Amino acid sequence: MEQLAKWKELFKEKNIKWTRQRELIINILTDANRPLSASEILDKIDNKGEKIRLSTIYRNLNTFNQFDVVEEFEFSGRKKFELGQKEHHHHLLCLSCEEILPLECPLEDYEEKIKEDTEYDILKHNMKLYGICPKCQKN
Amino acid sequence: MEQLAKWKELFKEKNIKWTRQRELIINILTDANRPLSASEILDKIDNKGEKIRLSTIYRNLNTFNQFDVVEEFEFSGRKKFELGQKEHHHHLLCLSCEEILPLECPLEDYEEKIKEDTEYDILKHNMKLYGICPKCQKN
DNA sequence: GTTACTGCAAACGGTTTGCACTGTC
DNA sequence: GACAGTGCAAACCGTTTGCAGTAAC
Repeated sequence: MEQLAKWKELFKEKNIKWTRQRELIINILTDANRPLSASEILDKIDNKGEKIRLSTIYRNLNTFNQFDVVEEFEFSGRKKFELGQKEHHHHLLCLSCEEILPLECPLEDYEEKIKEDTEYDILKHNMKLYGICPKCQKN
Repeated sequence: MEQLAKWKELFKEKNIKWTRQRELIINILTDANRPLSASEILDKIDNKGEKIRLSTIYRNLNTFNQFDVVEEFEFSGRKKFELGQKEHHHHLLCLSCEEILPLECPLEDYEEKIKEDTEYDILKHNMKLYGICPKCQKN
C-alpha cells in the first residue's frame, strides 16, 4: 500500500514517531474517506481485533490536527476528524444514516462583504447542512 | 416592565407556569439581547444576589426551546440560548471578547441548489463566522 | 388538591490528564 | 539511551436525570 508509505514519510519529515497505533488510525481514516469520531475509529479498530485505548486515539488525533494531518469538525457537539490536506470545504450530514457528503464553500464573497459591513477581521467560519439522504428517504 | 407582561401572557397561553426562576431567566435574556450559555445566565443571576440551581436553568431552557420561547445554538461545543421568535439568522462571534453579532442568512438559494444537486431533503443548516471585532483589533 | 417545577446529588458522555511503563528512533 | 508515545485510571466539564419536597394554578 503506497498510500501508507506517503504518510510514513510525512511523519518522518515532521518528526512524529510512526507507531502501530498511529498506523491503525491512519488506515481507518483512509478507508472511511469521511469524518469519523474518536469512538467510531475505536469501533473500527476493535472490529479488526486490534487494541488501542481511546485516550491514545484522542491524543493522536490532536497531534495529527496540530500537524495538519487531520482536520477537525464539530457535529452536534461531537468532534469528528478527517484526513487533512484537502481543499477547504463543508459538509452535508444525513440525520438518519449519518452519511457525510463534502460541499464546496459558497461563502468566499459573503465573507468579504461581512468584513466590510462589520469591520470585523474574519478569521474562520463553518457551515453545515443537515437532511435526509436519498436512500433514507425511501424508508 | 410591559415586556414581562407579554411573556407572562405567552406562558399562560402555552400552559407553562410562571415561576420566580423563569422570570429571572427571561429577564437576563432580555437584557443581554444575545445568545447566552446556561452558566453565563447563572453568573448574571448570582450577581443579582438571587439563587437558582444550574439544573433548573438547563431544564427551563430546554422547555423554553420546545415552546419556541428561546432558540438554541452551539458555539464550539457549548450551547447558547437566545430569546426566540426572531427571524432565522446566524452569528458572528468575536474570538477575543465573545461579543456576538446577528447575521442575515445568505444560504436560501444555495440550499435550493444543494437540494437539486444531491437529492438530499435539506432540513436545517447552520453557519458561524469567527473573527476579531473592531474594538479588540485595537489591543 | 393536583400537577408542574425546583433543589439537590448523582450520573452521564465525550474528552483530557497524570503517571509509570514501553517502544521508536 | 533519550524521549516521545502508550496504557490505565481518574479527573474533567457541560449537560441530564431521579427523587423527594415545594410552589403555582
